[in-house]
Amino acid sequence: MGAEQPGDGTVGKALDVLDKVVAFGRPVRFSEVLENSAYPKATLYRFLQTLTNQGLLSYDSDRQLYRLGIRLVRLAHAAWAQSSLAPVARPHLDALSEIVGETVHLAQLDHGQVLYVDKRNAARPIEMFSEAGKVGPAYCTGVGKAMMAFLDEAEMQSQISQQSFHRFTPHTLGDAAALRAELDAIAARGYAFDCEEHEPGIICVAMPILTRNGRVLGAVSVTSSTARTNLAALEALVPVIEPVVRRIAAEAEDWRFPDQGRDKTLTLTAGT
Amino acid sequence: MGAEQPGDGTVGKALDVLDKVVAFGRPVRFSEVLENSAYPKATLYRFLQTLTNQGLLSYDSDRQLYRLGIRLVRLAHAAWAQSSLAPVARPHLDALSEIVGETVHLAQLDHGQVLYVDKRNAARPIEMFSEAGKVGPAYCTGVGKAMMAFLDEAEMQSQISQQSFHRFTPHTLGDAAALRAELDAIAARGYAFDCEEHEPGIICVAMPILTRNGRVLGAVSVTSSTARTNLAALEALVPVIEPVVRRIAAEAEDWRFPDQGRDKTLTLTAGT
DNA sequence: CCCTGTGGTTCCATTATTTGAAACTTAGTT
DNA sequence: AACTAAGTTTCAAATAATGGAACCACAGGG
Repeated sequence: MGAEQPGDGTVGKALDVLDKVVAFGRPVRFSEVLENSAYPKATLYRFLQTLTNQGLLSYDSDRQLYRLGIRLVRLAHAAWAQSSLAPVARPHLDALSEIVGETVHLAQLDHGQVLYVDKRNAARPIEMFSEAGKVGPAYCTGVGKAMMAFLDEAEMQSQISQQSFHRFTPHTLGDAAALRAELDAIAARGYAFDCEEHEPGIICVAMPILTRNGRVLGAVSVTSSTARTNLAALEALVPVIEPVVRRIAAEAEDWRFPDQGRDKTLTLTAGT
Repeated sequence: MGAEQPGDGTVGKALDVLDKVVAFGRPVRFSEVLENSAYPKATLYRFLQTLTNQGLLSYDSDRQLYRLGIRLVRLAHAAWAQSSLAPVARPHLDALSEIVGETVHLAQLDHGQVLYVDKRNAARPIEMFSEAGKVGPAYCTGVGKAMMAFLDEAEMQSQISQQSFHRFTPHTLGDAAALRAELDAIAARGYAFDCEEHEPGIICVAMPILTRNGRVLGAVSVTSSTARTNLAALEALVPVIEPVVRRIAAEAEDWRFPDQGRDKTLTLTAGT
């Protein structure tokens, strides 16, 4: 049942095991992982130990539960900070959110899924990890389709083949052919809609963030609900969104990492 | 110069390499990593490839730069969500921040450093990974000292030995002996101060989050500036903070993961 | 109190993977 | 074209991963 792609070497296998733990979405017992794993007991055991030693997992010996380790949180901070997209986009998202007064998302494509890397919620302040780092399907979200539409043939094919085509709502695109047609339309138009394809009542416009030679960096969307507005009104925002994505694209592409500070100790400002 | 502890097996080595990249704090060239690494060219090259394949790194072939991969962000979201501390503490931090009207931090101890896992800033809404996941020194922050003071002898010793004792300000504790004395005082008192030890003008009170049998789970701090208030006023907040940490501790300790949902596909709500 | 089963941990000879010096291929300079 | 620096591939030797089986610890149950 589980897609088993050994990937590369021992490291790949260990990370497969890590993913297994992630997939549970909750702390797990050794035996639970064992049932879901192709590896024999001893092997799995060693992997789990290694991951624990490395801080990618943590082990609660009282309850005999493995869970994900905080080292990951630390690594993610570093990843976020040195990604060229998210930090660069931040002020632009602030501005956009201010202007449109709706929820704004910044997303990237990752393994066939949409990964949200930042968010602005007009009304309420954003929530932290509970929001950033979240993943969602690509074939039925505005950001997902906006990004896929501008991939080159090979990559697009690869992404399409990774979609599950689960029908969340009556509007969800049901198969690869429908998706492909939609992507063609989006490529021609320059932006994508989500017309209640993922959640009923939720609609959005999304635009891709593209480098000068057309590589997809991410996407920005403005989301609302059918209760508050409609697609036509969202489409009217395109002239506002367009310069924003253009500017993010330009800055992200030209971006060089500011500081040359190469000290090993991660000394960082703020907080106490 | 670089502390080289091989750790376990191939996986450990690969993660060492990952850490090397993290340590740079910016995108890096192959040769830069090579200079800082004990591994020969070919070996390092393969590690870097493996990590890239696995999405822990991403490679920008135009500029020949390795940077941290977004898979880490995804993993961190999962880690954050299934940690027993952060999600449990969230509403309590909201409430505390509301009451005291100052910046509130939630931190854990990780490899001799303080790792901030959540934050409330009275004025501005929080920022995502840009804030959470941040690390700072333990010996000169309120949360760091509050946590260290309640470790058992062996662990405390180990933590102390990992401190760098860089003098950020004239008030920074300069050596292990001074720190140890301070920790004794904190243990007796039950809470810690940061009296401009990390940044001039920044002060805080911090309390540890302890299980019923005294294990350190984390710490909460209320931070302000000498311009706005003073230590005595912060100390007056202890009766407010104390029940908050007590409740977080109790909930975190008794916490069982809510849902038994064990589907492999990470389908998550929200966003488009 | 001993037996038995389940879940977790350790051993160790076999096997497959990692290793790294050296050769090679680019891409950039003079 | 010749030279150099940076990145990539090769392949026999060295090393680390593998997993069946034995072992341990504890919880019921007879």
